[in-house]
Amino acid sequence: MATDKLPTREANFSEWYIELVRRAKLADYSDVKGCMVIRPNGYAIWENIQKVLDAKFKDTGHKNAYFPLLIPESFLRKEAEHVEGFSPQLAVVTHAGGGKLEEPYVIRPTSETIINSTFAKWIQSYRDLPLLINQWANVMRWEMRTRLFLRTTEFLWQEGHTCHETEEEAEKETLQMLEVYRDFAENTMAMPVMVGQKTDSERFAGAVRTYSIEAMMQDKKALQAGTSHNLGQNFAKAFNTEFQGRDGKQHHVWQTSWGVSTRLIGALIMTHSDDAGLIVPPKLAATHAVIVIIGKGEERAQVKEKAVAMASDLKKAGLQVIVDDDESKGPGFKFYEYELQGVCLRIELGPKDLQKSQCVMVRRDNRQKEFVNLADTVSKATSLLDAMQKDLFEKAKAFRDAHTFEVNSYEEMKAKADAGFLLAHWNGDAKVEKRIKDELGLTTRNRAVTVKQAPGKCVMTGEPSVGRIVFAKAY
RNA sequence: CGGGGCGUAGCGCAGCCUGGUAGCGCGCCUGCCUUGGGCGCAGGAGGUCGGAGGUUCGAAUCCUCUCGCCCCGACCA
Repeated sequence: MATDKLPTREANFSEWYIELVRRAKLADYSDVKGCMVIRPNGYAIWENIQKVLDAKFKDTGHKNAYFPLLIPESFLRKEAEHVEGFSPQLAVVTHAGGGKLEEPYVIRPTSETIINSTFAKWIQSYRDLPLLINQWANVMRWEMRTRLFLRTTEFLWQEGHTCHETEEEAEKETLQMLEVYRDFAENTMAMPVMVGQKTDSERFAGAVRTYSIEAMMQDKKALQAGTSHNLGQNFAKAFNTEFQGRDGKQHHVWQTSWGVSTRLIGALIMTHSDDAGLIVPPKLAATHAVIVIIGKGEERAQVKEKAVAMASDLKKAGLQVIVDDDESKGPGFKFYEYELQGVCLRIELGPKDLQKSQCVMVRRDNRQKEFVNLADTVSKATSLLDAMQKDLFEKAKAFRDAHTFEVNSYEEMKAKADAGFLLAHWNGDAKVEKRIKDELGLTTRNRAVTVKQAPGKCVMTGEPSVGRIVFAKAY
């Protein structure tokens, strides 16, 4: 059989990505333009993302709810900047029930408006605050160019929406959820991120301030992995979301919203995977270990018995395990297949192993092979997975740091345009920002809190700058 | 919306120029064989050739129209 290898990252990163997504059975194109089918392998990762994040949301006092998919078109118009930002991306329902609707509905691109129309009814007094709501939902944004997981017309996400009594509380909430995302990205996804505030031109339509976490993919491009917005009173004013305050007077609530999407799966892939296929950090993996049975006839039956017992032990330790007893495929084929699909740990078990009371364990990320005494399988498996989780983060962080540079002139910036994250001084002028984008393809990512802020001179104009901001080519 | 490409078996493609029984590889099914890095042998199933018109004795092939998708650019999580 022909060895059917993936394109390499080096040769063609985007081909590599698309092929990997399809061959690892994460997602498929659908019959609907721009929309994808998330397959069980991909959806399992999303379910794990949901599980971890949902627990964090609950821990921080949020409750889940669900709002309608359809939003009256007039709602969008109530917040001027919001409608302007989203109108090119809206899908609109004009007919239903066999006739034309009096007022069209838009399919939600996000839910600030429909949620505010409800919040306005729920909130009367400061005693109703804070109101901390999250929803897991699908949204639709019409896109001109789509890419599996990274940008599709319909996607899955969570959107948090909160209301507060004071501006300070809203800001605190915005930053708290940003920190939840940072922690999740780094400790669960093993993906280091730059955390900071977006510039005005990159701000969410309708927000006062937008913060993001930005990750570096293996092609050195930036990917916005999560956003948290301080909405101020913009939507509250548009929808009269008011409460009677401690002073007895009516006030508009102070709001936030924050979200991450199935895009995170794309981020995960482009952060960790290699030319052999998918690599998933153990904390999010659908399958932690596969036990591949080797041997034939009588010997095989004995091996299988042992493999089933081993799987049972591993499952008791909380691992997702599959036992592969398919005799129609050779072991070699299976090794390639499970590497492609991102199973964290391969355990080979054959007659020779049984004689020596051992098995072979191979970590997916570094493909190191070791012989493990059968008595130690559970402890060894868990320690290898722990090490893998940690190593993936360290490796990604080392890569990111090795491709992050301070640049001090426009020439230098131009020379390093494809080199990764560029930390540069900028005078804060949107026109300069746009010029850099047009000329070099570099956009501001955020003003990262980990980048020491000291005054300097704008790389383009030489004018004063309050501190360096992250520039990069971005997805 | 501009530029390019492609629609033929589940997937990848050839056949089209020069009209005449619809093919190849992979996958799939059955049986045998094999099993420590993509095994082998034999047999088998599977296609309104994207769609609609037209030319012709005859169209996957020529002509007209149409639909869809992918890639590259302008917008975006």
